[in-house]
Amino acid sequence: MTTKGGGARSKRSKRNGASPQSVREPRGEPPLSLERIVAGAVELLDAEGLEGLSMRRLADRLGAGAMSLYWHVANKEQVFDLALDSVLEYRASPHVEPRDWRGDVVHMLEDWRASMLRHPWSASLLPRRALGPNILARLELLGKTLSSAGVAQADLNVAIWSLWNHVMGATVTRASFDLSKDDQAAAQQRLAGLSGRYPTIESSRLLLDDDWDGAFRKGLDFLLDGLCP
Amino acid sequence: MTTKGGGARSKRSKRNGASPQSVREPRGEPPLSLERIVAGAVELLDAEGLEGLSMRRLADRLGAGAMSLYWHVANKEQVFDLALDSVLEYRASPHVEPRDWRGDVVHMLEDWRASMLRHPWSASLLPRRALGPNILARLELLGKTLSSAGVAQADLNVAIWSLWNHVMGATVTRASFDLSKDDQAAAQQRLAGLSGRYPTIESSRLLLDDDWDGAFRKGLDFLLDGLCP
DNA sequence: AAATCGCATCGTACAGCGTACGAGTCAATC
DNA sequence: GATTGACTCGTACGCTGTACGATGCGATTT
Repeated sequence: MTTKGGGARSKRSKRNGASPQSVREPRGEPPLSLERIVAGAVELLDAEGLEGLSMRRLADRLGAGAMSLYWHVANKEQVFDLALDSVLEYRASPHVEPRDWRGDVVHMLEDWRASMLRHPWSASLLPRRALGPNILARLELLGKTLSSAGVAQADLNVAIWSLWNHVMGATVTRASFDLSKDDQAAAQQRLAGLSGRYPTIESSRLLLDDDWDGAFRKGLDFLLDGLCP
Repeated sequence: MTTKGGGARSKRSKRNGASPQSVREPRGEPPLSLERIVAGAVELLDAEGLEGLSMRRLADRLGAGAMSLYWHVANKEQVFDLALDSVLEYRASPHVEPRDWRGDVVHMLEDWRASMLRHPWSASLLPRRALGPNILARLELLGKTLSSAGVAQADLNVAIWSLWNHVMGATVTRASFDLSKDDQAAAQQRLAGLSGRYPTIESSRLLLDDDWDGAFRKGLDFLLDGLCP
């Protein structure tokens, strides 16, 4: 084992509901916990971005000392992994009778993409080999749906993999692309600076005002057409 | 302007061929240059990974002081951006007569993916808004080929975007997935630890022995079928 | 020959980082 | 009362990116 695996050496606190507050936190700060750490990390990432998250700042925000975090968490990498996975939770809409499988798949994948775009830092955390339970649950659901829709076992991996690629690529590309309106002027200027070296891109206005959502949906449809004929 | 833009405040050295060596480097180290910095960065990244690149270590490798780098480069971020783009250079095979456009597209995109997989750190650098000349050149080539293949102007952006997504997703996913044979045993163990909570994934052996290349190609074909009917 | 100027290099210093280590505090148990 | 285990945290170490200013150099101007 290479430092990955179960969180630090803790076993989750056992003190349920008993003491109204301990003496440790004189100003009513609740005790540290994995949940609070992850939630705080997400807040901090949302507010300050990737660079804004440091163990010291996270601990400050939680009213704790920096080293206290390390009881609940092995290292900073694990905080990132947990934050990413926590943002990818998925609650399937509870449908009694099975809707059309294709609608389910599209819904889940669009929700996936939306969840990541809601937290722009998440795209930067993707290229690490961290498969948290929520990511695995989404893949499981995807596989199950496709399988019950009649995709052959032999083609299942290709299907899952291609669809996942599409979602990942769409979020990563958009993160690297989208100028989110705050510096659209800068983009204009940048393109102008290229002045004719990339005529096709310029004339297609690829970098400027794209219908990202529509393109995502369209590519998804083509993939599904091909994968599940 | 927000610290992005043209490299630092240098204008590239003017001394062409004249002096055989200056007095500054008594042991024959060639002078610093953007090219040498970028090449050194790629070497260091290949050898030590993302975390292994620091300005001090890079300067050491080049036989220079750390702060000397900052004459040629604005900051560390720019080093990353330049390293990524430098790895994505593409030389189209010189074909006199136009081959089939689809073969050209597939070749270019497979080369793109291969280039990134050859430098595993590159996937982690994707989710930043850095569109270097080589990336733009690839997009330009892609757009031009599709356009000359008859893709309507209105559909061009969707096509470029979907194909790009596919490549990005494939490299990012693989980077986060592939256990590159060094710890395949760890993967077995990891999956065993999940013990039945993700039956579809387990039975499909999705995480273990996949035909990544074939899946990439298959998804690409589906996309091209749909995009360019 | 002397002064000036731009390019380029680099030593020092600072604030911040992740985290190893060990001492500390508390509640529950024996 | 003593012990144990869960949990917190102060200090310290080595490392980071880079701001600042001093220095050297070749070429140009005076």
